[in-house]
Amino acid sequence: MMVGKEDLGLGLSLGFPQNHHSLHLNLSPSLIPSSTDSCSSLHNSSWNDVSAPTDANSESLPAETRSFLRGIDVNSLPSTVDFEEEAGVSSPNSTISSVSGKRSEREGTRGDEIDIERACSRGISDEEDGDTARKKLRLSKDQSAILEESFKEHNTLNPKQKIVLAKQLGLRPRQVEVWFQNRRARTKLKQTEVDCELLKRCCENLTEKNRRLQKEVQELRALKLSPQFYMHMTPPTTLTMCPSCERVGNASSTVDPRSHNRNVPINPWAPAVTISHGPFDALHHRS
DNA sequence: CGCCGAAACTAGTTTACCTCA
DNA sequence: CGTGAGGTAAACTAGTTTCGG
Repeated sequence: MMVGKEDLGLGLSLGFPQNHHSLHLNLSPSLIPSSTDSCSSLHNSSWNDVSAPTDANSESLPAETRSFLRGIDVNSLPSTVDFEEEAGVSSPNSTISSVSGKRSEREGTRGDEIDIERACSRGISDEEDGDTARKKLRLSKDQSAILEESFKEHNTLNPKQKIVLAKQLGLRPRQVEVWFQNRRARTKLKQTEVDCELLKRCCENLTEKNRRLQKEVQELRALKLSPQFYMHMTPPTTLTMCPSCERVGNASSTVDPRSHNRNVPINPWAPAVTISHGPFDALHHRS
């Protein structure tokens, strides 16, 4: 069953600037106990493990042959083997790292477990029993919904949660794990798009602000070249004159009263114009 | 403190399936 | 109705990080 983007709940905390960091609130891998759980270690390593020897063969085989062989692997063992195998049987020492060079040591003793893993690769729901071609499992709407709910609670799973969820959904823990990996990737991609859009807006606002300031500078320069008009003109745009000290400042800012008694030369063009900094100023300024 | 192995993770890719012109 | 293009999601691979012994 096809699950549309809208069904993925990608907008769960992807709103806009206010929510900008909310996505990360649930990102607490450090809170998740590191696992010595044999289940996760088994399923985690098994596929990488299997792929190593078969890849060597498959490189020299045509795609159809590879597909055929995979189909045989998937379907040649009883589908009744479920993830209980991975859930409780293996020992911590049976885990295999993805780090290269460590596999061969365990290949001999792990062969059977690998076959079991491969037998499980199609998942527990065997709608297409008898189909020799390896087919990709499409999760049902219910399965996706449950996974989404779980993802909302925590976007990472500890091994226990993974197994429970897999059992609940009738999937292998590995499938749940992959789903969460892909889901995190989608979330990150979505967040990146949001960030990109936000930066684009900031850039546009800053460009506009820059344009206005340039225009203001031009006005001020024109005034400077026409001193005979100087006293009769109101200061351009946002600049205002302090009546007591005749300093020019931003309309929104107040002139420091401590400077009122100083003998300050009238120089409205110099430093009193303050420019706000930061990209977000541009968003809120000049409404 | 550095090293090693295991586990979990990310980024990128492949593959199967679906929709639509 | 068949087909190819394009999109999406499931699954995979390689490399990195983290953590405990």
